[in-house]
Amino acid sequence: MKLTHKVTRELRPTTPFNFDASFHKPAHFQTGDNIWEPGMRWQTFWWHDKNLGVTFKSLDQTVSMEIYSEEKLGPDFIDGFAEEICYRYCLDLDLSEFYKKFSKDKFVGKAIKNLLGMRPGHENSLYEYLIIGIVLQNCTVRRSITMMQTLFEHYGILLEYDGKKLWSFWKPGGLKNVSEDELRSFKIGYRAKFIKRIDDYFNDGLINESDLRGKDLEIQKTELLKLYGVGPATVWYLLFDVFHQYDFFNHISPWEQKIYSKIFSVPGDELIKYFDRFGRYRQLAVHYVWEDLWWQHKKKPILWLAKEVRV
DNA sequence: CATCAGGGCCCTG
DNA sequence: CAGGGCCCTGAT
Repeated sequence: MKLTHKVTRELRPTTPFNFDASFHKPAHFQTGDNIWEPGMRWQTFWWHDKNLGVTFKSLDQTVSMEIYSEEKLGPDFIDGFAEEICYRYCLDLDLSEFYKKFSKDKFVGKAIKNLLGMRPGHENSLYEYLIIGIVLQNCTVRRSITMMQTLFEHYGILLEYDGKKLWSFWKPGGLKNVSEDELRSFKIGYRAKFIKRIDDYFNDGLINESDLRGKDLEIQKTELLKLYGVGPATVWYLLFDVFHQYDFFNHISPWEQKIYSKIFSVPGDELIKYFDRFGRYRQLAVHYVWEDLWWQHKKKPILWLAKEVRV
């Protein structure tokens, strides 16, 4: 699909703002719906029934957003989309209190210094993030990438804009006519059942992302755990990345435990207690340290990390 | 070649 | 609440 219409909007994040660390998370595995280079991000979106190809360009402390579409977009649509972008990337987040409290912390302080102005957040919708969360389960990064790419190639839409070709997610419920067996034929294994059930769940309108955003942590958690295939590991990714909850930390998967344990010099089973010191910013504090580690790794490979992660 | 655990989760007993 | 099974893949 060629996207020929284009509109430009300026986004004004709260300051300080770190473009690269906010629009690119080296800890995430690469998917076919985006490209990043310093100061620039291409990202596809499916939003309100439209396929959009978007570019974000860093302009000092603001961001120039170009939205490419097949048909001309109305002003209300554009406003709504800009608002959504602001939510997903946490562009309005006020980090001053967090910085004030922890910029002198032994571990977090260094990360804050390196990534000053970085936002948490994630580009994908709840439905899309669930698909990613499912393909992450019980396998290594390389396999997750292959599975995600295969799904894009069969059910996604290839968008052509700004000289790039990028995959866009299918709409929630879009797998209605796809059988579990067909999904299985793409070597996603038992996850086929999870994806199928989750897609049905959205298709039946049993969950509403924007309603859920307004609820408190416990309700969100309960609702998310109702989804077939979402357990304790996946739910906290969702709560943090999609629902922007920072004040909780009750589960760390084994592989992450090893890594955190090394960074913070704390035994794996004492980490959750250790993170209490970060109070209501505990997820954010760890996110800073985590991302800092991955940025370091990107600049200069960290051997023990590479070994732990096995790409 | 066979065996096994892995960036979980569901289900059973 | 512990533990087996699940799809595949790569390590051993």
